[in-house]
Amino acid sequence: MANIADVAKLARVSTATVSAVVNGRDIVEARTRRRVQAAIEKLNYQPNLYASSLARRQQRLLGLIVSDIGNPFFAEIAQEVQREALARDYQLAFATTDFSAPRLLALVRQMVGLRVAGLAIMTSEMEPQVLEVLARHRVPTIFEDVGTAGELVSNIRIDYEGGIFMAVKYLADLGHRRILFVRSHPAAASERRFQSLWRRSQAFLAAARTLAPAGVRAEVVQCAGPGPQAGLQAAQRAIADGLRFTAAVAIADPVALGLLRGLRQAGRRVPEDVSVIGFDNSYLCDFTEPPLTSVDVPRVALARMAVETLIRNVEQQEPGKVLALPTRLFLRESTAPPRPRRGRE
Amino acid sequence: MANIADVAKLARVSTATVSAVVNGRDIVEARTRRRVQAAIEKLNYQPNLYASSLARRQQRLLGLIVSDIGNPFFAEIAQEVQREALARDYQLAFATTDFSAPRLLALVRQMVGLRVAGLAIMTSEMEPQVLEVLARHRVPTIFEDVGTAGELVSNIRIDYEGGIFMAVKYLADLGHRRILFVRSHPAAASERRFQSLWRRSQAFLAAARTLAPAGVRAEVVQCAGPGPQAGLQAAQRAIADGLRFTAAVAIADPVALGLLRGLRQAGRRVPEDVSVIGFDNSYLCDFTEPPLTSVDVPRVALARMAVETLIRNVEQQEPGKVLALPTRLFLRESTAPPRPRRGRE
DNA sequence: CTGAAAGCGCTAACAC
DNA sequence: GTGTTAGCGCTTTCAG
Repeated sequence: MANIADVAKLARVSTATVSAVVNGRDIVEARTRRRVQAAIEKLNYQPNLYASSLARRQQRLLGLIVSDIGNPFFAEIAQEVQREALARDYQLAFATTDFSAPRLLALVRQMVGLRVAGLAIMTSEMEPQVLEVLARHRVPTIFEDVGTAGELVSNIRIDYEGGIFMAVKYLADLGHRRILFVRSHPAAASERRFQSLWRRSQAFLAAARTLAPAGVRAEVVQCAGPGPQAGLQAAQRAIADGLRFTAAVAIADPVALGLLRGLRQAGRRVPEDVSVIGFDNSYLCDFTEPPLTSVDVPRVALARMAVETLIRNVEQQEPGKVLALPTRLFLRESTAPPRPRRGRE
Repeated sequence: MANIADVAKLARVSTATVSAVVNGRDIVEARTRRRVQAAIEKLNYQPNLYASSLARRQQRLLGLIVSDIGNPFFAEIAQEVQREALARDYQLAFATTDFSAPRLLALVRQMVGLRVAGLAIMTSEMEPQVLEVLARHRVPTIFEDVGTAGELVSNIRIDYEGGIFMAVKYLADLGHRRILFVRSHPAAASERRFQSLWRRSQAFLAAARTLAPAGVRAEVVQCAGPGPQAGLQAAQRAIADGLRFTAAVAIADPVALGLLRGLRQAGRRVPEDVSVIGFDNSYLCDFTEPPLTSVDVPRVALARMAVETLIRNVEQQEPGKVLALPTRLFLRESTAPPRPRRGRE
């Protein structure tokens, strides 16, 4: 494969000139440039990115690690981060952990090896060593939730607590007293490492506790996995176990999807018999039956904030920050007051 | 940032030894190895991937380009390709075109610059220059649909025609005569470049023609975009325009989602008033209301096939192939015989 | 405006 | 086993 020297020879110039042409530095005479371009064309020259990355010291490269792009929430974020990065003329190296903490660590190492200028980590799982590696290599990083801000580490803290509280409060105000929380990932729900899921669970329990004086009672089911399948199973289990509830909050929208189906299978209508609230307000919510009330996490803002903060961190050496991102309850048609009790079995 | 020479100096060995240790070649005495590892630890040495990639000639790196990971279909494929590649000890460079043909070309160039060993391109859009670039640089490539097999180019041809025909035939057999096809991307539907969408459209028209003697009549609506929003608008338009149909086939599942909502908004029940068939059989299909009959494209098989073929292409210098991937109709509850005519306005 | 040449950090012969 | 060293292909002073 042709290299810069070949091009230089053919164009009868030096490699420096070729380099200048390739990188669009306009310090080359038009005629020379044309000769070089002709040579490039003829030889199908395509610069070796490794060589050029090696030679330039600094990278306009950001990294993004997410848990799972199967989840539309992460997919949308990834998309938005990519757009934002490209708009600011940064490349994006993208990777997926599949919820594996060891893989997260490996990926972080890899990103360090790629000498990313900054790294955004938006995963459910976490691994203490990650912080160590990042600190050692002084890589500006922004976490969603799972980090703690430091000199080079920013953390976007999403107000799950607020969102969940609003959801539970809203249900309570509608008159619901027995509220089911559907959480996935048994490991996640109990292990601290899966912070975002853990916090949602805790927030639910806290909200229920706060509203206990008003008569609110919490029920919880959990089952494996983050997807609709898991939600469905959870619903089936809840019903089989005879849990009583007139409303349910799902830990994530895909889980809510499964929940909706499970309820329908069991002959419970939504929202007449059971109100349902999801979490994430993903694009699906408008297209479920009925449309799903959901706690909105502002994804676009999140992506923008992440990229902006990271770049400011990198370019202006700004120290890490804690950023707060509000959530809000997005009402649709899956929530309603409970039916009056009479006539209920 | 510490480099290999620093480590070597500290460990009092040569860089070659450090390199051997880092890469796990077991030609190093245990004691030496430990010294080296200690030095690595102390200096937080993390090999520069560009330097090592530059020095090693051959890359265990595959590229994957898709249109849009917002679409769960692509997301699942990306996931599966990644898994498969990692399982075979290849890295994966992943990128997204956002349906932009120029961006596809740029990404292909970038992948060439990364010296990927092979490239999988699974996009709706295409750009003639891409083939030229790939051929010039002799990059083994596998396309989904949009390619034509050649020495280094494989093409996985998904049997859209068969799937669509089965869908239409099935509806006809149920007794439907007026069938609506919802296609998105007006550009896509008419421009050849968006092959996969184009072929689906053509296949529908062909199927309708074939079944015309049986009385089948085709209607078509189209609107902008690949998502549920687009499907919803299309449904609204179809109804506003007074198109008559007792069944509808959507060009992709997300579009079907929107279609379902549009029909419901208009007071048409599914499947009683209108049968609906989606395309892709994505995981959503089990969780729509009602569950969506859909043409299944075997994603896992597709991903495996892509990676396998590519690797065989790369490692065994096997020539490009045309691979066929069957589709099948996955029946769920969104399809039923049309209601008897009487009582219809 | 252009060229010569010194790296960037790592790998892989090849020698010891 | 371990060290020496010549590249890998590009960028970037610094002269001219």
